[in-house]
Amino acid sequence: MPAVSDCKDMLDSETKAVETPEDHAEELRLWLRLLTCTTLIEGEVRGRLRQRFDVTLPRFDLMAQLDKAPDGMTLSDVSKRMMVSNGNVTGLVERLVESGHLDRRTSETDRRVQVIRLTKLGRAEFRRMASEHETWIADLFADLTPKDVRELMRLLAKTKASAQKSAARRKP
Amino acid sequence: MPAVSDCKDMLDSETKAVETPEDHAEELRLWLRLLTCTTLIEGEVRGRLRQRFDVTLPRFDLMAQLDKAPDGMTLSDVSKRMMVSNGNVTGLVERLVESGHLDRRTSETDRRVQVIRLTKLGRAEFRRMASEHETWIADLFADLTPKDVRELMRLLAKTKASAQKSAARRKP
DNA sequence: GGAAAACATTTTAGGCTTAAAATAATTTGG
DNA sequence: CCAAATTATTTTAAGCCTAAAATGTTTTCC
Repeated sequence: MPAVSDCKDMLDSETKAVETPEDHAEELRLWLRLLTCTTLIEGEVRGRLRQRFDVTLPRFDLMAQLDKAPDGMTLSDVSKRMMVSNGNVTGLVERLVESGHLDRRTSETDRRVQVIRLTKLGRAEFRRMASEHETWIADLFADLTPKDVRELMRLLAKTKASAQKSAARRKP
Repeated sequence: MPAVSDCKDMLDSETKAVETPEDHAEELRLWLRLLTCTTLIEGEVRGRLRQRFDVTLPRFDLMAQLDKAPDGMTLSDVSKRMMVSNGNVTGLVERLVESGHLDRRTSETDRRVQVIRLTKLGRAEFRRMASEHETWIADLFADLTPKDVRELMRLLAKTKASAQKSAARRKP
């Protein structure tokens, strides 16, 4: 049963709008559940990548970005796509170049820019891992019906848009 | 329109069940979208906590767990709840004890066990941060209707159960 | 043209995170 | 009882990650 004041705003004795301390417990629970799901799946994927291929999740993610860009990407692009800091990408790339998975060169038209690509080895290894990775994801989501998946996609798109709007409000 | 083979298994010319390389692109896209949402919101919350209260997200999360347990928790409990490694909790606790937010003592009935609690200061600071934190979350999810929230809660519960089942299959 | 602003990247300092090994305490099964 | 197994925690080594400052390059705009 609803509590006494179930409305968004109240009118006080002088008929002036008053901010009610609103209850956002549901949104909070939703956020925690979202975080739990992601942490759970991420941990599982991380563990399988390590055990099966001895590779870390961030390296896999970086290679996944590059696999979609045959002509390479700049570090900034990668950083935006992966939603991590520039400095973070610098370090990841360094290690993947060292291990022979990535190729890095300075752009000829703008000497500030570094362009990175998968090497032949990098692409081959990534493809091998990615196909197994896909089956893990399928297994992790196995109990969802196609309708569940569609519905989640829709609601998460809405969530993403809402969060982006909120983030933009903070730093315009 | 569906491709030629839209079924889960095929019967080959000798009427034997054959594994078709299935297409799990939808689940993959769902996973990436889930990850994007979480990363986006997490980054926003992390930034606000830092700017507004000069506190890190993991410290806030740890305090949140303890706020719900007035009698304290063991490190193992905390580690399970937060879904992070034991060693990670050891370090976090160390820093929060140092700063005066946490109280740590060895259990009297089992000398292996460490019990931690919020100090008066820790609880006061957490409550102050938590109430503002709740408004950030509400704002981040502001465009979702109550129905969207309910539906997401339901689908994420299903997702969590599915992932847990899959994780259990791997390491029984 | 050249100073100032903008941009891409790297460096730095500090904190977070994990997996695995080590340590210490308790429980279990002969 | 006590050796072996289990449990809770800490330590270790390596990598990830961020924000902020520093560096080098290009663009803007007077």
